[in-house]
Formats: sequence, C-alpha cells, structure tokens
Amino acid sequence: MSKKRLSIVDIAEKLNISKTSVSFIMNGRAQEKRISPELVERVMKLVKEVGYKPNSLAKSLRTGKSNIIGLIVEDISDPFFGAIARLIEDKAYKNGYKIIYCSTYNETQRTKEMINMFRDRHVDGYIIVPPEGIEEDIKSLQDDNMPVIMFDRYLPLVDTDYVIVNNQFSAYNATQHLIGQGYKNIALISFFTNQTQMLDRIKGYKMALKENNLKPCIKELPYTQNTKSLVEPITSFLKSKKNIDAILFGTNRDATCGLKVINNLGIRIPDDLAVVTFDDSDAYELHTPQITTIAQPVEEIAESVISTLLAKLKNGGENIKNQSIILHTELIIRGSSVAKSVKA
Amino acid sequence: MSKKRLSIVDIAEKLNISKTSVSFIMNGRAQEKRISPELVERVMKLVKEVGYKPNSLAKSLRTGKSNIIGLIVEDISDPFFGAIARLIEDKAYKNGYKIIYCSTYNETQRTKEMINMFRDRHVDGYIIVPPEGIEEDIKSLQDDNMPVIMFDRYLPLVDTDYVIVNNQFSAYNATQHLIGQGYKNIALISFFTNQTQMLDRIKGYKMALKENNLKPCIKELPYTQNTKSLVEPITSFLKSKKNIDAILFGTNRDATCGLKVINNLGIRIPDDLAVVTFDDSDAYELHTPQITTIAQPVEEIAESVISTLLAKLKNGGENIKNQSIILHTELIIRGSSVAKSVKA
DNA sequence: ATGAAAGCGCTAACAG
DNA sequence: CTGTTAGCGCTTTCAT
Repeated sequence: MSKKRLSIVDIAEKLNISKTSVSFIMNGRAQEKRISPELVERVMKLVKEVGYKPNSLAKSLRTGKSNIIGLIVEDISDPFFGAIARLIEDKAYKNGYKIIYCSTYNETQRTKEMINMFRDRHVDGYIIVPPEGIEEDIKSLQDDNMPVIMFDRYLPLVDTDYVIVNNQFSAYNATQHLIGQGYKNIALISFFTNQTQMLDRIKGYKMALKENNLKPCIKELPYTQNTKSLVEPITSFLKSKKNIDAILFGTNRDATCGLKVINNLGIRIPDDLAVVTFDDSDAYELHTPQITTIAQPVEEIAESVISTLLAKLKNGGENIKNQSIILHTELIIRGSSVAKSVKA
Repeated sequence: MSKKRLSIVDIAEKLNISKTSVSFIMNGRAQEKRISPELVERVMKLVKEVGYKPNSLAKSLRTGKSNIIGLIVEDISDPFFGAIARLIEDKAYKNGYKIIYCSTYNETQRTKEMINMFRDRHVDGYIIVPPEGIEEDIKSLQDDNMPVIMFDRYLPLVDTDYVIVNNQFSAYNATQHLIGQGYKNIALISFFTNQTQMLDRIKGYKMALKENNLKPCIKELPYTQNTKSLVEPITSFLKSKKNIDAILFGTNRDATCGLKVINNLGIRIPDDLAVVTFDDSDAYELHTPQITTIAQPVEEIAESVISTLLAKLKNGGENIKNQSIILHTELIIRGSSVAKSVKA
C-alpha cells in the first residue's frame, strides 16, 4: 500500500497551492490567516482522503517540542510504580502527550544515562523518582528550562515541583497504632537509603516510639532487584531478635519478601508478630490474616503529578513557581495488627 | 549554562573544518573515509570538552531511523506484563534502543490510536500484545516494512513473529493435575475473549475433562480495568454452583479477584475448593495455602521477544522469515490443589 | 488571502 | 582526505 508516506508538499501540489497554506490549515490557523473556508474544505477533504499525517519528527525539529514526557521510576514492575505509571500514561495521552519510560533501580549512573537519553530525545518534560546523586543533572535540565517534577521523594537541594505523601506522620501513625494495640518491641525493616521518603518514615517511627519510651530497632536491607537476596538477612534478623513482637515494613518490596520469610519460619501473624507495611497491594489483602497497610493515594499522586507538569508545559514552562504537594495516606487496619493477645 | 545547544556546525566552525568531517567522525566512519587520526583526535577532544551531542531528532528525520521500539501491552500495571516490560526495556537499552510504551486495556480503538501514535513517531519496531480487530492496522504496518512481533497471543490471520506459551497443554496439564488429586467438578473462570491464548487454555481444559468423562463448567467474565466489578459475578457464580470442587483461573487478574471472593465467602482452600491459576505472583506464594500456578517463563519470553525483534532491526527488517516461538510453562504445585480429602 | 523562501541539525552523494 | 551541497518535512517570517 502506502509505499511512501506523503508529505505536506504532496498535498500542496495536488491542490496546486503552497505548502504554507496547507500548514496553516493543518494547524487550525486558517481563520487567523484568513484562508477561505472553501480552500480549507478542499484541503481537509484531500487530507482525509489520502490519510495524510504530518511528520511529527520534522515538526519537532522545527518547533523544538516533541510532545513526549519522560517518566523515570524506580521499577516499572513494582505494583506501586506500575499503577502510577499507568495512570500517568493515561492522562498524558488524553492531553496529547506520549510517555517514554524507564526504570532506575535506584542506580545513580543508570539514571544519569536515562536522563541523557531523554534529553537527547528532546522530551518536553520529566517525571522523576530520583535516586541520590543526580542533583547536578537535574539542575542542568532546569538550566535548559525543562520542566521537572518528582514524586515519591525529592532532592532537598534542588528546587523542583514534587508530589509526596506525609511519610513521617504515616509512619508515626502506624507505629502509634501498633503501640495502641499493645505491641512494645516494634522493629522497622526497610531498605537502606538516604532518600527523603525513607528518612521521613524512619523519623516518624522513632518519634512514636520515643513518645512511648520504647526503643527503636531498625533492620536495614540493601536495595536489590533480586529479592531472593533479602531472604537471608531478614531470616537471621528475625531469628536473632526473638523479642520483637511487631514489624513495620518500609516498602512493599520489603514486606513481600518479609512475609515470605515469616511464613517460612512458621511465625504466626499477629500472635507471634504483628505486621504493618507501606503500600497496599492485592497480596496483602489476600494474605491470611490480611495485612494492615499504609495505603498511598495512587490516583491522587498520578493526578497531581501530571496536572502540575501539564500546567508548566502549556504555560511555556516559566512564570509558575514550583510546588510541593503533600498528599495523605490512609492507614488500613486489618487482621495483621489486631490487639496483642496476652500470652502464657 | 548551556543556554543553547551547539550543533554540528558549531563544532565544525570552531575547528575550521566542514561539518561533513565532523559527521563522519561522530559516526565512526573516519577510518573508512580515511580522515587523519590527528583530525579525529582534535574533533573528539572538542566534542568531549563542550559536551556536544548530536541532535537525534534531526538524525532520525534524515535517516528515517529513530532507535525507538514501541511496546504495546494489555496493562502495564499487571504484574505479568510489568515484569516483561521491565526485562524488555532492559535489553533494549543495552542495545541502544529506547522504549515507548502504552497499555491497550484490550480496547481495539485505543490500540489503533496507539499504533498510529507510534507510527507517527517513527518507531523502528513494534512489540504488541494484540487485542482483537487490529489485523488491518498490523498489515498496514507490515506494508511499510515495519518489524512487528507479538507476545502472549497472536492474530491467526496475520503473519508476524510471535512468542507465546503452550497454553493448551498448560491448561490440559493443570486440569489433569486437579483430576489426579481427586477433583471432579472443575470450573474454569476467566475473562471472555476470542484471543488465542484464552481459546487454547479453554481447549486444554475441555480436553482434559473430556478424557476423564467430566463436564466442563465455564464462567466467563468481562474484561475490565476495574476488578471490583468482577466481584459480583464471581460471587454469584460460586454461590449458585455449590457442587464445584475446583477452579482453574484463566489469568492472574481473574484469580486475584476470585481469591478475594473465596476468602470473603469463607470458602476453604483446598478443602471446599481447590484452586489453580495461570501466571505466578507474590500474592499466590504468600497466600495461605499457597496457590498452585501455571508459571509462564517471563524472562524467556522477554528474551525471545527482544532478540527476535533486534535481529530484524539489525538486518534491515527483510530476508528473515517470521518465527513462532512457543515456550513452555511450569506447573508449580502448591497447597491449594492437594489431594481432595474425603468429606463426610 | 496566499506564496516564496529560509532554516531546524543532520547525513550522504558528489566533487575536488 | 576534505568540502560543497542538496535535501529529510515542517513552520514561519516576510512579501505580495
């Protein structure tokens, strides 16, 4: 069929007019340019007929806009990020933007490469879940006037838009909940990082304990794509800390792996050990007993991220000051954290 | 900083040479064009110094190649597709290709639009999990010599590369397993579609039953993004079919929702009802009892898809005949399908 | 109201 | 060995 794509000149030639007119008409500027409705009619008819589509690459080259948004998340196969990616994608498409995405796995070097690839590809805006150490790259993006918005966490030393949740309160609240249910030796198990979301969660956890004169006990895990490698450290931690009676997991990755270990060891929830985790997932609802979670408002996060970015994009990127949007989580209390039963 | 990106002419001018030379050198064709190593040296030094990056848009416009692969899956937030997307992305990047992705939600119209967007964006190749009704669009892609590979299912009326699993045997095998464990009233619950993977699964299920003189019982569900709407039909099905003693779920979506219903109704697994499902997931391993699954070889699928596509891409897209790659699943037997206990 | 022409940054014939 | 030049397809200023 269409062995060769037709260009704007093909259209112009067939109609014996100049490509300028075609261009104006295609871009809805006929009125403005006072092109006769009759001509507009003829052009549109032919365009429809032959299925002419402007070459967006050429358009981008000329205009400098690509209508592509770069989405850089920690791991696209993580349910939390996957769900947000889906929602963002959806809203972006509805606004005429496409998404190029990739995963950082929290690797600084990889992230830098991804940013460069996107920049190279002339994406119009960036949505980034930042690992540490990319401050300079972000600044350089901003120097080029590229809109950048972060979510899940942010870089304290760079002024960007960002959307996060109230991590500190969420962790504080969840810990208070456990304490209220009678638990006293509450551990926090989470991957180790200096990222803001985790720092805040740890802070909230510690504050709740302090308020109640309890001692914190934190088990730091490495960040790894291969969750199997988390089994050993979690197992030995649980074995060595027999007095722990409740665990707060920092992320769903940690919890998913942790629950496997707990089940393997035959530890009963909540009788032997109460469990609360960040991020909701089907797995927790299906678990027996169901797992209490700090559910993040996934839809609101996606909505805030994309609408903030689109606003900048429409506006030409300037004039609007950066925003910090802090959304609230919901503590969904389930069976894994019910009141501690008095044991023999 | 870099208020304005420099172009190839900037480099050429600074060195007082022509942009052609710069272009050849940048593309590693210095040797071939017998450009003096000394000049190459000088150019590379300046390029590094000022951080010159060729404008890939202009390059694409000129060469017709974009180094982008379009990935169209059913739902990026589904664990199965998310995991494959991640692996594909990884391998693509390693080969110098980027990924633009989107989700179809099995909607024909949406898929057509996505394909058009990708085509418009001049992607070099397509990886598609096809819904029904896009045969013409695919053929049109092929008319333009675009490499297309499908996975999870294929379109019987279009000759493309595809990677699938042995769905019929897998369903047959799983059903035989249930029968071998003493179950006799085995239902299949799955979303309704004429897609090949599902047709094959149904076929395998039916054959196993037929071989054993058992009657099939199929509950068809609509495909929907909102799994909440599946609760009602599954609930009423389970309530009305009291004699069912085992269920095979057609996909992880169906199973995840189905398990919630089962748990809600207080039905015990496997005493009241045995369960087997397609697609493995953390949720099934964490479930009590653990769920028997037909695990698809996610890594192999991703590997086959991307390497087949890359081969076509390197080759210029022609000459290589299309391949059908059929990978094998693994039946992971867990507690949800152990031998039926003799009930009172 | 419409068209000519310049140019976005790059590649690749073709010359020299 | 290196440079000139003609586009890729589009937008947009400036003429007419």
